[in-house]
Amino acid sequence: MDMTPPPPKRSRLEDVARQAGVSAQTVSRVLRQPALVAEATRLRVQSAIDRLGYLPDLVARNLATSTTRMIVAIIPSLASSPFADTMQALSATLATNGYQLLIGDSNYSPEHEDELVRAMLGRRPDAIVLTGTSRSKKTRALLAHAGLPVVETWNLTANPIDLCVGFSNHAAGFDVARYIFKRGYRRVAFIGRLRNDPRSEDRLRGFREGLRGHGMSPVRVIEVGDPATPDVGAAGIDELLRRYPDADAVFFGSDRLAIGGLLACVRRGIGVPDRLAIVGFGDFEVSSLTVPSLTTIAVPTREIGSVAGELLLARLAGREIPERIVDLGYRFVQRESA
Amino acid sequence: MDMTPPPPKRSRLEDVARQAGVSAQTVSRVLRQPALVAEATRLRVQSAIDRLGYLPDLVARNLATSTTRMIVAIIPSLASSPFADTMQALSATLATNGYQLLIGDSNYSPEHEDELVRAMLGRRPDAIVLTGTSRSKKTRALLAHAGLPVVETWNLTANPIDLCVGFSNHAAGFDVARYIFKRGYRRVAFIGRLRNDPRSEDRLRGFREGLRGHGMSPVRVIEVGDPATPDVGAAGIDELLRRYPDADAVFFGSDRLAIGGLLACVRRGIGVPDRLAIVGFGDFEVSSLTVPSLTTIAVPTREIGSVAGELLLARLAGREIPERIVDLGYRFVQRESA
DNA sequence: TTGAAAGCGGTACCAC
DNA sequence: GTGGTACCGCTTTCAA
Repeated sequence: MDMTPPPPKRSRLEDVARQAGVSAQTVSRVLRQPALVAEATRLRVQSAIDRLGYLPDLVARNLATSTTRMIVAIIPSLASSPFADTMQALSATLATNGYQLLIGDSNYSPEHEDELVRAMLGRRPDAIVLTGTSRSKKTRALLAHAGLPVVETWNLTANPIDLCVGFSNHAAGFDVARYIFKRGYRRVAFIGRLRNDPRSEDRLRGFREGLRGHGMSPVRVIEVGDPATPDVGAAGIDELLRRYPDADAVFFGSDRLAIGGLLACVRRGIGVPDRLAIVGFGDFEVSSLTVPSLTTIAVPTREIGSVAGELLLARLAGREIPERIVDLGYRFVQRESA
Repeated sequence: MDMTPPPPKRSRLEDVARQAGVSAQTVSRVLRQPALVAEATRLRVQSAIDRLGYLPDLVARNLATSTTRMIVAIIPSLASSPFADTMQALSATLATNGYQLLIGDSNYSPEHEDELVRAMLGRRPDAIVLTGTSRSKKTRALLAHAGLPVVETWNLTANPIDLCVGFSNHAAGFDVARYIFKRGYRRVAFIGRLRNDPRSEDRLRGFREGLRGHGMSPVRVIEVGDPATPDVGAAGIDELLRRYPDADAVFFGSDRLAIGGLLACVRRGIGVPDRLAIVGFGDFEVSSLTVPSLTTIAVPTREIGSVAGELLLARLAGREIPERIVDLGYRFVQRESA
């Protein structure tokens, strides 16, 4: 005996039509342009819809209209990351116009990003949002010819694929160097990710340039591995003190690391900023609350998402876009740690 | 003059077929069951695919196969939240089998969750993942009759809609009460969200029961508002000291709040745990690193995601599921703050 | 091993 | 204001 219950059999437009004694076309109209349907018919159809619990099949609609109201976003990491904040803002902005967000997590891998873009493009999103501006030529070409709006975020570039909203990581790193110099520190280190994190690399590049501009000695670099968690930052401090005991200031590639490093110093009785000054990047939630509080660069995480969303909404509504490249800037936040 | 370039016109199966001199059917086979196609034909088709940069239209495929390889997940918040960790693990697990994750952010609003579920269901996902177990009767019924696997997460319930993976927030709260009692604290407070956060409520309920079981005085409750950020936790401490200066221990509804509260105490010179003991919930990344470190409950954020993903993969592959309710437990982490 | 034809569940366009 | 009909791009079934 077959015990599986008969499949619930979703009702279709035609089922509703039959129930209401009208054509499928009219039901479709009730759903999309109710104003064009006579009051009486509309009510009859509506009640049939309710009775049957009819839920339009968006897959079919998408095929027919060749539009999906779905936006794809690809980010390096979803968990404990500022990108999640950007996604929330993006999602909220898009939701105001009925667009939904399909997120792909590339796990900081360029190859994986390439695959994701291909796979996602097959879903025919109405637009795509990417993180960063460095990607393979193939993917770039694919996107350029895909015929949909593309927003690159979190970085700036002179020639984006299409749209671009972010800030200059390079300039931020440069500013940190200048600040550190002004404060009198001279034996400077950098702790952060490099491989597979182009934005962190940019910061270091800017930082290096800044130091060089002030005639300072080359930066002492400690590269850390994949999940750049606070305890990795703490370990970074230990390595720094071992390899470069003379260092008097350190710039962390992200606050996530910096907070760990800062707390490790507190724990070990290393005076911050007297013995070692610390500058972070990102201005995380706790960065203003630690003792000492963390000097850092605040970046417009949420704003990147909302502005990217607005650009897309404009573009998708056929409105003109004033500027294809939006620099949202960053803010130097001086606190106690440096 | 019309300056808009002619639409790039994506190539379709038929275009590839024509290029390769075969039928559309054969091209489809090359893509889905290459083994059934003669070597020579296959190569010819493949090169046509490459030449044309053909990317299969998944919307059309989805309509034809009535399966989308898309899983919908609805969470209360995407940003700076443990749910993002769950999503990352879920996404990674599903990706191993070519499923993608469509995330909806309900912003902790039950009404918004209802809407989201309806909207998302229209996209015909192959399964749906929800956060928590409390929802409107209507939505529950809708999901129960939708004919797709449903996983409720982050909580346990005796009668899930379908599948359920999480832990008992209530039991965790209860354990915290017992611990606090054992450590000799007697004037106990709770600071956390209540409205629109059923899990936090559960914790408080369990906490209350635990305290009552030990004959302790009613808990001093300070409810905080929507984004439960660290600085809200810090403000909570101030309010606590003002309203209940006699309090000797406080249980925070989440580590995000607790870290803020803890650092506020450090900043103000309030001895932790001597003057005020602090217990958090969630074991965030920095919780082990603060000075003093935070005593808390570690919850299986990522595991919830991976287990939910595996349950779904099993179900979608038609495999039997041993247990519909999976209790992943939690772990009491004793540190320095209490 | 390959191809022709009929869907999948909607929408667009054009009559009535 | 309403209905008929040809698609949207792919898969499925059945023949050849």
